[in-house]
Parts: sequence; structure tokens; C-alpha cells
Amino acid sequence: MATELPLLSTSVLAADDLCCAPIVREAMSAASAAALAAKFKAIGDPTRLRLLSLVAAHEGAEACVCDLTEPVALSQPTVSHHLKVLVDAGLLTRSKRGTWSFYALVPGALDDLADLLRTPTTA
Amino acid sequence: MATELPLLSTSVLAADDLCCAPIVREAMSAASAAALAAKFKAIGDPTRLRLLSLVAAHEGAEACVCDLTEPVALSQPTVSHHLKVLVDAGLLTRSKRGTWSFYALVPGALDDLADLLRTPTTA
DNA sequence: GCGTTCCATCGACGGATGTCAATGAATGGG
DNA sequence: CCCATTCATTGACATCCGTCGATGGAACGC
Repeated sequence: MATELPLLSTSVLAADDLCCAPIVREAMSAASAAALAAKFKAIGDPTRLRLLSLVAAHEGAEACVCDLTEPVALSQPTVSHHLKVLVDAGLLTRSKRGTWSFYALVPGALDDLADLLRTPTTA
Repeated sequence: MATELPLLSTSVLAADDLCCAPIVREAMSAASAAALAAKFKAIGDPTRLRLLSLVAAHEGAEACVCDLTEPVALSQPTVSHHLKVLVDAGLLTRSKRGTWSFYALVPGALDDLADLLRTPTTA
């Protein structure tokens, strides 16, 4: 066990380990826990949570690095780093257009996470 | 700004900062981002995610430390440490009965987090 | 071509974090 | 009264992580 998972690939959520295993239903396997925790860890940082929010709330539901640096009051390399983490976690997409890199939410990614958090039999 | 928040109190979710601010709706404030990120960071660890799941799936929806040490294959102090993190994050409750400490899910805590993750206008 | 803007990567540094062994407090049984 | 069980806390250690400055590449305008 403890097999290597494609933690950072976007196909993780499509894998059977994560698609249908609400946390509260039954004990998670170590593998699925690692995959899920990687995503929660990505949004477990104030800056990244804010970046996610800024991107989503931005006009056109996308934003470039230069739009985000000033709101979070951090250096450009730091913002780029956080955005990369979010992309690697499968929560953001990056598309280069000209000199700019535009980041946008991966449709459904956050909703998938939300579904896993929800308790089935609303206690 | 950067005012001190009661990050670890259970009343955080009842505060106006967190009760009605889906991440994707508008840009989060630094304060609410910090409060929310603290909770996600708590479940951003494979072991803690697993503990959460084990507690929830356990009979009676509660479990003591001795029930959890063996499944996660970690030392008792480490398990106690992780459980404390989850309690401090407002996700678990601890109730001592005799020699044992029983941990249980805080009702609605995970659902509240799920609601904040969900995108309002399901893109 | 040249300078400018935008951005990713690198290297480094300090602080946070996960883990353990050891210790001690509290409870309950013999 | 003493011992076993359960658990939290402490101290220590290695590693991870967030942040920055510096660097370099890529695209655009003049």
C-alpha cells in the first residue's frame, strides 16, 4: 500500500479514490487522504485563498500576475509561486497570452472539494 | 488591518466574516482569508484528514486516542497533537470520560466549510 | 535592434511543522 | 496503597514552507 498517487494531476478527482468518498462516510485510505490533503493544503494558506478569491472575482473570471501582486501586497516571485501551487493542485489554470499569464479557476474543482467535505446524513 | 482574529475559537464560523462569503463571490479580506485558511490548513494534512475520517466513521461518531493510534500507525503523542490541532480549528470536540478522551465531529463544521467552497453560480 | 514590461525560476534565509522519546498527571483496579 | 492504563505536555530534531532579491527569458513597441 501507500502507492504513489498523481497528487498534483488534475485527474486526481476523477480517480475512484476521490470521486465518491465523503470524508465522514468511512475511514479514508492513506492514499486518498494524501491526495485530498494536498488540495486542502493548497488552500490552507491565507495568501493562496485570497489569490483564488481575487482570480474568481476578477473581471472575466481570470487575472494576470500583475493584477494580483498589489492586492496581496507581496513580491511578484512570491505571487507566482503561490499561483503555481494552486495550478499544481488542480485548482487554477494558466494560459499565456502575449506577455501575460492569465489564471482562472478550474471549473468544478472547488465544488468537488466541497462535496467531499459535506456530511451525507446531515447530522 | 491585520487585526487579531479569534482564529481558533468555535465562534469564528458565526462571525460575519465567514458566514456569508463564498470564496468565489468577491475578493476576500485578509482577515477572513486568514481565518478560513487556518481551518483548511488543519485538514491539509493526510494524518489529520484520516483522523477526522476515522472519528466520524467510528461507532457512536466518536473515538478515543487509543482507537486512533494504531490505524494511522503513529505514536500516541503525535496523534494527540493532531487531534489538538483539529480541536483548535473547531472541527473536533474533546470530552473526557474517565481515563479516556473522546473526540467527535463538531456538527456542521465541515458543512460550513463546504458551503464556502461551493461556487454560487455553478459555472 | 533596443529598451521595457511581464513573468518564471533559482538560491537563500528564517520560521513553521510533523515526528518521536521521555515525562508526568489523572483515573481506575486489585 | 500501588500499579497499569490513558493521555497531554515538553523538548528536541529534521524537514518543509513562505518570502525575498537577483537573474534571465519572452513578447511587445519604438
